[in-house]
Amino acid sequence: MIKIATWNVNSIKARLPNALAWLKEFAPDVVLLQEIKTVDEGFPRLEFVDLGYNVETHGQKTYNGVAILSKSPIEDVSTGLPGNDEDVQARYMEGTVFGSVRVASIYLPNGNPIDTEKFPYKLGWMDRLYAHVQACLALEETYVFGGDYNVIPTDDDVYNIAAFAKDALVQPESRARFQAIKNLGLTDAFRSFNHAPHQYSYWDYQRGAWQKDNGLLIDHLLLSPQAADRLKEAGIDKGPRGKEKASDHTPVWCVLDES
DNA sequence: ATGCCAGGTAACACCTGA
Repeated sequence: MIKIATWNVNSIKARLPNALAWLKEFAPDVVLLQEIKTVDEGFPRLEFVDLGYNVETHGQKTYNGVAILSKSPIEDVSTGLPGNDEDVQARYMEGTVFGSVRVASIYLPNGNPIDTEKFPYKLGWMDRLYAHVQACLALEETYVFGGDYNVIPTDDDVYNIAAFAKDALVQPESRARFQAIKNLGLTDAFRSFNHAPHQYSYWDYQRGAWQKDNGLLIDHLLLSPQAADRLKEAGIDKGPRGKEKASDHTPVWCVLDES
């Protein structure tokens, strides 16, 4: 069994004690990290190596940054989403774990405010992701596209849809692109097991959002058919969000059985 | 309409996030 998790840590340096404690407790085999907020040289890799993880990073200064941790070697790593050589934001990387499972760590642009250049950047990024996923699926391999998609798929995936009417995370253009990517043939791991409304992976630091359960479901694990065939279990581990010095996101995970 | 928190950077304020 391979336990795979995705977690937007909101700075790996600020989250180091929490991240190490969670890895010891939850013992995932593979972790897709987002918003590491450091250059590659600044990533505290030795602490993760000590826990038995191999580490690959795609960082940048101050903002964004993604990483992959795996108890297996991480092979054939590629960084950046194809289709725009001008894009300097570190939001995408892929690697092969456990010999044949291709995993992607995705930090999709937020896109707010929608009347700025940030929103078309998000939509363009999603168009590039669509094209890339389409190309990957043609290979008919075991793929897990996990990360912070910055899309609230349905009105039931947010505590108060009215408050988000003008938010990039719910705009029809964002949702349509997310749905189009899934419609290429991907399976949402969490929603394969849990259809209840108001299940969240993110709670704002402000206004007591965590205490009031005012959350959003924006972190998703999307599986190729070959991965979905092996899907045994999935869930959201809310534990880390309740800790001191928590990230505003909590891990979403799934378990694949052996091929 | 704005700031509420939190993190990073750099400087003792500002940017970004969702």
